Amino acid sequence: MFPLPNELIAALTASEQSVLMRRARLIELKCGDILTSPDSESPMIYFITSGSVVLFVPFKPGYVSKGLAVGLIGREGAVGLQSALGLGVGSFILTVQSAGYAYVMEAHYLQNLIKRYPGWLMLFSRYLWTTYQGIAKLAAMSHSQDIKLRLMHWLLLSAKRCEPDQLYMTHDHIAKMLGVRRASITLAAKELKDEGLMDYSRGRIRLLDIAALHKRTLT
Amino acid sequence: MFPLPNELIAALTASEQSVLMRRARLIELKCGDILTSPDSESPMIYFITSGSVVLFVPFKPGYVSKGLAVGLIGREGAVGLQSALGLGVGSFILTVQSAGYAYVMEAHYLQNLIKRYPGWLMLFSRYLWTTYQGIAKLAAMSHSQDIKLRLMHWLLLSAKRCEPDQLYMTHDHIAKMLGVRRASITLAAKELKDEGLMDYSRGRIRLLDIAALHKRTLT
DNA sequence: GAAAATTTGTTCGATAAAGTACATATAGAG
DNA sequence: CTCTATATGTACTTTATCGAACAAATTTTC
Repeated sequence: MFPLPNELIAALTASEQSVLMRRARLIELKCGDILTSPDSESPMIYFITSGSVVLFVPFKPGYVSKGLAVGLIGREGAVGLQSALGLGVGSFILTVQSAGYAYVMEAHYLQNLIKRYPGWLMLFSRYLWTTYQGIAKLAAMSHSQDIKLRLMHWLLLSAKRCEPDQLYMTHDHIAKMLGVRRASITLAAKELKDEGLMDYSRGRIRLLDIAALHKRTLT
Repeated sequence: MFPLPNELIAALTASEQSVLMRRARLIELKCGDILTSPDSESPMIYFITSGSVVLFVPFKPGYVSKGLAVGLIGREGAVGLQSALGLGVGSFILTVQSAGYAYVMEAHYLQNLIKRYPGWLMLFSRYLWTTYQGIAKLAAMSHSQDIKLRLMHWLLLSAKRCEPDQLYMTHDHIAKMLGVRRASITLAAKELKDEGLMDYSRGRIRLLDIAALHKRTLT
């Protein structure tokens, strides 16, 4: 019906999709964009179709430059769904990690539709729970003292949401996501490069052996 | 209608409550009990009325002794709700931190009721989102290098769910929750004791200045 | 009341990461 | 083709935590 690579939307019936899309706009997500507006009058919901968006928790409220990434959303999901439940964005900052596209609509619109289609709430709640699990896992991971391990994990998370092996992010960006020094990332990345698991240069990363990376992060 | 200190249940109408409670059993939660049964045939849902339950993520799947606590549920909530959405428990281990009571019922029963009362799903989804936020915050906190700060935070979290200033847990237990050495907790706790913020002895903890603790964890 | 179990106090060297700083390399703009 | 901005390489000191061990204190058990 529509060109709809978003997986949540794809789970709806064709007629439901057309209702949902009636008020949706396709927008471009540029790397570094901040989707959050904590006190927005008209909160928005983004169904990601490509690229990825980071759930970032600042260590001090509102303080953007230091914090921890607790989740990464791609075409399998959406951000801002809680505002369709009548809730605020909370303490998250949502930033675009990889450029892409998203269907965006006003939370109010979806909030009303949910009343009409009870099944949607079930769909969204299930999705909420899976990301919930993801956050918990990432939290446990983040507590590991081994930055190299965490780097691998983040690369794999990111890769899953883009071309399978090409990533565009700098050491500095990764460092902010993991809440560590840029120098630590450079160090860990260099080791992975020497081991032949990845290659990189000025913000362009290639994963050379995804299977091996998976294996080592499972430990 | 019932003696129902659980806040989720309290949010339902009296008639809804009586339907829900028809299949609920009041059980005792003993400190250390493990509520999880990952592959259970008949998953259960626990509405906590007193005491507290920890959401614990083991560093290695199934490996109970080392991990990280990512959430703490008390009478404001429930655990196992996701199984009313038809989902598994995932990688969490649910253990009782403070003894108390809970209403427990089979997930199937609630799952069927949700179809009949669509409003419940909204209630539960909202609750899910708030704990979601809590987990994210705890994750960010857990990444801090300052164990003393994390100790204060955990004590406050725990205190909110019990008598306001009396807690029953050993340094060893706290250490497991925060994923650090027991010795580190003893050290941090002693400092807090010296500063007059708390007192403790063999598993009995008293918070002497909750306001000051709050102030210092906000930093 | 003596023995066992549990909880807390304390120490030591090893290690990983923090913070900070500066040098080098590469891409893009003019 | 040079200049400038950005990205990566590397070094050094300081600090907090880890892992492991053992001592001391208090409660429980018999």
